[in-house]
Amino acid sequence: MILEKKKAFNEFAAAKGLRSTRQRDIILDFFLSTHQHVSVEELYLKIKASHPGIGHATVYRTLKLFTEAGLAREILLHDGQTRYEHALAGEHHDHLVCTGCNAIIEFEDETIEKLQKEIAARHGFMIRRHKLEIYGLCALCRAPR
Amino acid sequence: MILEKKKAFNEFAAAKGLRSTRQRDIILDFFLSTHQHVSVEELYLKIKASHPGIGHATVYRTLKLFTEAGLAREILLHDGQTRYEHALAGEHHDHLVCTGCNAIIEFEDETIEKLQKEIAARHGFMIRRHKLEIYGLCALCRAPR
DNA sequence: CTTGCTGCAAACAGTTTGCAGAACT
DNA sequence: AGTTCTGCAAACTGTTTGCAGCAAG
Repeated sequence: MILEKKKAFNEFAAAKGLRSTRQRDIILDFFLSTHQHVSVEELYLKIKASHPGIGHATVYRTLKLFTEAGLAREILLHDGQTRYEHALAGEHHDHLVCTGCNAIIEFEDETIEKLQKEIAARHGFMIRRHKLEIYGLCALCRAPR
Repeated sequence: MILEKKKAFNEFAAAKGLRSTRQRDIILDFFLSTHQHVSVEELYLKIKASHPGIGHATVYRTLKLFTEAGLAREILLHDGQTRYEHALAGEHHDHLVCTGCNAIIEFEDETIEKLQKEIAARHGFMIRRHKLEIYGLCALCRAPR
């Protein structure tokens, strides 16, 4: 699955005439080995620890590329930072975001997806992507110990 | 309905011991008379036209207050600006966002809301708020004339 | 050797904050 | 009078951009 993504990126790069560089490999490795929903800063710091030379801008630029290539997806929560999550063609999930501890729980619901399609159809709208975020308190944060 | 909101804000202000000021009245009037999904900048400029003295910061601060008071709601789209929409207790709707012309179509779907509650319950999660945004092309943008 | 990519620093955009004076109560 | 609120400008944060040098093809 990590290999799939690397392959996907190589194909994208080839198609776009992009070069293969040390930095892009490193960033891709770190991104893939990372938990979901990394912010750019988090990823940058992680990489910097073992590859001090790396620049802020490169991480930003590269994550944009990954997004274009379809293996990452931008998510905007309410914390002022852009985060990226892993994306795999076709797959999709939504988020329960705990405002207490910032935990992010993923879920999928086929029926909701279907309803969205119906709504879009009703408005003559062509869906490209969508996002559903539910904010609240997770089980742990609800029950103060 | 505009009166309701004004009343709601007055109650909130009273409860919090906030003062009633000219600026807050003005900003509330403009906010209420505005189309949905104003960005702070848009609102600021609109107000500035007839009330040149008004400050950027005041608009920001006041919109935060409205949000706390429950009559506005922050929405984050993918354009780097925080927008505010009107909120009325209990009422909720979601958005179809056209990436072609930036139109925003609102919709409501009870079944989706119900499914969300079920999902949350399944995870022991207490919903506070949620947001569903569907990005794509609206009918007009799909059909290049 | 040509061109794209990187790192740095500076630029930017949106938002927040500190503070002195103005305005409520 | 006491305190909150405002306007301004400066500070901040996250992100983007310009550019000289580096590196991939």
